[in-house]
Amino acid sequence: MLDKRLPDRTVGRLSLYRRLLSELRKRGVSHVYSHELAKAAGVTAAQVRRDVMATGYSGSPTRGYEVEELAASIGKVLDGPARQNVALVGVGNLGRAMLAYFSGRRPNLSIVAAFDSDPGRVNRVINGVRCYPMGELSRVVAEEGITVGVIAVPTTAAQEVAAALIRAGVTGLLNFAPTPLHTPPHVYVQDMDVTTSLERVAYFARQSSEKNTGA
Amino acid sequence: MLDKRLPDRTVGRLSLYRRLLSELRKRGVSHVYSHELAKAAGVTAAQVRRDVMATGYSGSPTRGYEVEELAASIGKVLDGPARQNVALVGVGNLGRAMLAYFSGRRPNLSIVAAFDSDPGRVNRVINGVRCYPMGELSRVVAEEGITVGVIAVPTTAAQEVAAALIRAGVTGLLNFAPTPLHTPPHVYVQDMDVTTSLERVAYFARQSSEKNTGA
DNA sequence: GCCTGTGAAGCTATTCACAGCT
DNA sequence: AGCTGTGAATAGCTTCACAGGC
Repeated sequence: MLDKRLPDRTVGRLSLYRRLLSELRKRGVSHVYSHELAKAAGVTAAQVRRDVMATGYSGSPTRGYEVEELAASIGKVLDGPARQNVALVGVGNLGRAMLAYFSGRRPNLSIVAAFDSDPGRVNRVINGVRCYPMGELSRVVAEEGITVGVIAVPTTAAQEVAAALIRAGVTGLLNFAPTPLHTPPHVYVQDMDVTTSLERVAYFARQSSEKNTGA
Repeated sequence: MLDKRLPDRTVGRLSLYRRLLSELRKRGVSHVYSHELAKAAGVTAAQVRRDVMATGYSGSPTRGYEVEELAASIGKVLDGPARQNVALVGVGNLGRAMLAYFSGRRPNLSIVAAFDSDPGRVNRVINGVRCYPMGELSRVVAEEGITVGVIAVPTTAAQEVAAALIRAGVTGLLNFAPTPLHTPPHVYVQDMDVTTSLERVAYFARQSSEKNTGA
């Protein structure tokens, strides 16, 4: 059993490595060294080796990692046995961007249903995904075996939507609303708070300018 | 001088506290205890006290923090003396979501120009923001004194756009493209990688389900 | 020589726990 | 009694540095 829970930073980097490996494979590259992958990912070589270690895969000191095999090893850790279905709530600009972005991506993880409270946006298909009214949420989530929810609704509705998704059986949430969600401990929440991120970037951008000006 | 660089997690949380405080103020609340703010923000009370300490503000043991004053103290740290201008590159669904979201927000930080390579999307105003063709980027960034860039373009264009923004004088980037950017050390980059985030949520959602199933 | 895998060290971030105050 | 501010302890993450292998 190597699937004791990995740290979440590690999981994030593994996801990135896999995409980089897939890129390499397309370009016909068959082997890669930790320092090469590190450079592409913007991390240190030691970090890459630690992360690879966590997947249970071992490379060769002479040839480095086999691109194909490492990608498979990461997949075994990240993907698990069954395919996972995702529900998107909120089909505004952000929600549509998500649909466009994930349509026809990894077969192991796909958005299979969208929901919105606006009657003008429901009962149609966007990027191959059926858009339902909110009232159908618990039924569809249960029927489709959805385990992950993406919250792309206005702040005021976020908590309520989260609660509904959790009640319907979802155990992971990606939250774009700039408000912390109150959720039971068995639910994993990842916040994608654009406001906070932008303020953070502004803060450090300013630090950089000041340093340059001051020196 | 209390403006030695704060850790970036701290900056992120301060941004969140400020929004929560603004909410409290609207509701007429004048004082708040660390444990109350902590609950609202989803962190521990000790964490809140540490973060507040970093701003230089002190509360009272009897009444807690004064909402108004704490918000002001956070502002003094986060906002700096002058207003900061932001450029958005890429006016697809995601870019438009950003424009809608940030139009008329904090006066200290606002998107003042957008850029796109598609001629059909330029030379008009969306949510009060003028949309220019890519060729105008370096001129407008310089003229408007823009220090922060938001990258909302397809993966293939991201690196090139980042380079152009940096050449024009930007020192902070918010990157929505799912690829790491190669940037000089004086530039701060914050990645908002939706692919990675969603895979991470899926991983931990699965862990939760398994734990429940297994127990 | 240059790689990987990894124990140990180093760093950073968070939490504990309590003195001091009202 | 219940709060804040904070030194000290802890936990978590990253990097160092080197043994082992080709």
